[in-house]
Amino acid sequence: MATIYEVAKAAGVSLATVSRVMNNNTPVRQATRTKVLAAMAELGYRPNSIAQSLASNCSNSIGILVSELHGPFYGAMLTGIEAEFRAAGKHVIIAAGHSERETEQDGIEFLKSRNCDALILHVEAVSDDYLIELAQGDTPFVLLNRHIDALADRCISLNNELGGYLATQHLLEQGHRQIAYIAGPMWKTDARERYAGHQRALQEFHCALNTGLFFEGDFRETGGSEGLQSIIASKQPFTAVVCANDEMASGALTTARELGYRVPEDFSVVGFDNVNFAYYTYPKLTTIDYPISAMGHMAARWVLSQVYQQADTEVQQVFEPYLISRDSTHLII
Amino acid sequence: MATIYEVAKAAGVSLATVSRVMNNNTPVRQATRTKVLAAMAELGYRPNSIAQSLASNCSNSIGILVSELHGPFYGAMLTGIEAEFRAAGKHVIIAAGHSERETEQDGIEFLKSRNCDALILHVEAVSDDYLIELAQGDTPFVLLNRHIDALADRCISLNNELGGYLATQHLLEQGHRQIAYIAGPMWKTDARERYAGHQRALQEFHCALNTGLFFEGDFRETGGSEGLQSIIASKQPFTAVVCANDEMASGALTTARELGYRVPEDFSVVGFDNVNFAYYTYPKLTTIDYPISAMGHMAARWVLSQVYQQADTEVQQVFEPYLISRDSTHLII
DNA sequence: TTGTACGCGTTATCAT
DNA sequence: ATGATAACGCGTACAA
Repeated sequence: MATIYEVAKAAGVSLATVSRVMNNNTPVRQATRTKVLAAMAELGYRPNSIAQSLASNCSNSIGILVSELHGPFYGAMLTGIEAEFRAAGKHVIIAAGHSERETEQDGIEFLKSRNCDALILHVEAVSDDYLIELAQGDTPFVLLNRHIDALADRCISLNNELGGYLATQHLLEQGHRQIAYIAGPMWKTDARERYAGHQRALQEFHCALNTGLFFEGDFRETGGSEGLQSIIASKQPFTAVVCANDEMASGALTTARELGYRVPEDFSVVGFDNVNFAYYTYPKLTTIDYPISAMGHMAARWVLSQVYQQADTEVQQVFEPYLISRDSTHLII
Repeated sequence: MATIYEVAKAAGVSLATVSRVMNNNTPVRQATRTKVLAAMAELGYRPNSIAQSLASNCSNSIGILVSELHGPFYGAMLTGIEAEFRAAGKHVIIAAGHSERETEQDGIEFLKSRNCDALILHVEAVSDDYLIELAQGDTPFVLLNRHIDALADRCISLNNELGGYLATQHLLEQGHRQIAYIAGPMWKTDARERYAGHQRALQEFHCALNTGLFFEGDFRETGGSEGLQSIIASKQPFTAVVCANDEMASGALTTARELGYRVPEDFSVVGFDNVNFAYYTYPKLTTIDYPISAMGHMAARWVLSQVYQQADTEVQQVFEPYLISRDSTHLII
């Protein structure tokens, strides 16, 4: 690969001049610029961005850490982020944290060691204190889907409690009073918040919480299947099931059918996230919209404005979810 | 951030020695090693991997280019790749090509300029010639889901033609003779190959191809919906629909239901890929298994063995798909 | 407007 | 076993 030095020699100028036409920050005579450009083209020169990073201490790349690379949720998030940065000429380095503390920390260290100019983190297992300490360092970062008071200005999050509230409120307004709940892993903040919203709605309607109708799932289809089976096995009557995300709702729908139940005639089901496939389940899933793609865009804009002084856009930090009513929920007679 | 130089000073040794204990490739006296390690710990030293890359011309990072970051297909692929590399201590830089020639080429250039030791490419829009030329360069790469004769040894692909054949053969064996086909974008190789397999099965069963029952979709849910509507509008009788992937099959199932058709009683539907949600559609989707995660693993192993001389595993280059029969297809009476 | 020279944080090749 | 010292490819004062 040709270096800047060879280009300089071919163009009959110095290294510095070549560097200048590349970054065009310093005036260069038109004639010289043309010569250099020609030499670059001829040699098929491509700047070595590693060397650029080392010299300039700016890599034009942003590190992203998510829990998983697959799944409808993270996929939409990554796409939102990548689209925004590509348009700005920045690039993206991605690592997976797998919801494990050590893996998440490793990932962050790796991203920092790659000279990322900023980090976008969707971390679940790492402690608040760790992140507060991380904020002392000199790599700026935003937190996605997590709220920490001490770091409020770098958090972009959804009001999960409200979402949980809306889901259950919808059922209560439809006349349901015996409502089962399939939660996410309760060590995860968003799982707890969504459940808290569920409880608030129940209280507001003076409806007692039946802990026999509670199941802690894993945010995956299998969790929804197991949850529904467990709830049915408990013999407690229920007319609706709230699932803490759409994957579990999908699993619950499938298992309900296998067991001979009809949704929503026998019981209603509501999900959370409004991922792509929620429109294609049978019946179409009533769910809570999580504007994850928009939030990815927003995180990227935060970086663009705070770190690169680009982007004039206002950064919205807390997003409000809303209910999408489809066919899996039903008025109770 | 502490540098190797400060560590050296703190430990009372030279740079070179510090470097040696880090890479432990040259013998270092135990006492010295301990001193250096202590100094590193005390200063919270983290090597700057950008500088390491520049000096060693090896970044321990692999560039991945996929068409999209979302969707069940790419997600599974990325996860397979990332898992393999993480276990080997390598890291991954990901870019999206969006199935557009220019974006794909940009992505490749970016990845090369980041000093990636190797590339894993899932490219659809760039030409064979471009890739053959790229192979002259000094960044090794594997091609995923693409076969080019001149680059056969760096291709890891699925026998798409066979998959297309199996899908249609299954229907023919069930007695279907009027079979509609919703294809992917026909400029994509895998879409064409799958369709070719469909045609071969038809021929083998002496069943005429009815081009009125053909629709070119977009590999997304909407394509399946539009395809089914178009086929129904054509007024041609049919008893089965082959969809070139599961997303389109899912769209077709939903639209069928909306229009009052029952699957598989009124007509059968078969998909392709066996993505995660194919088990959770209603009815459960008969489909062709695409071992995409395994192929991601394999691509990673190719890199590990060819580029890093690690991994003793045999590299399997062509994968064979097989049929997974579920509830969306039906014997014809 | 252009060139010189130094620095970025490592690795690697020599000596010692 | 360890220590100087030259790369690696580029950015950038500073000087001209």
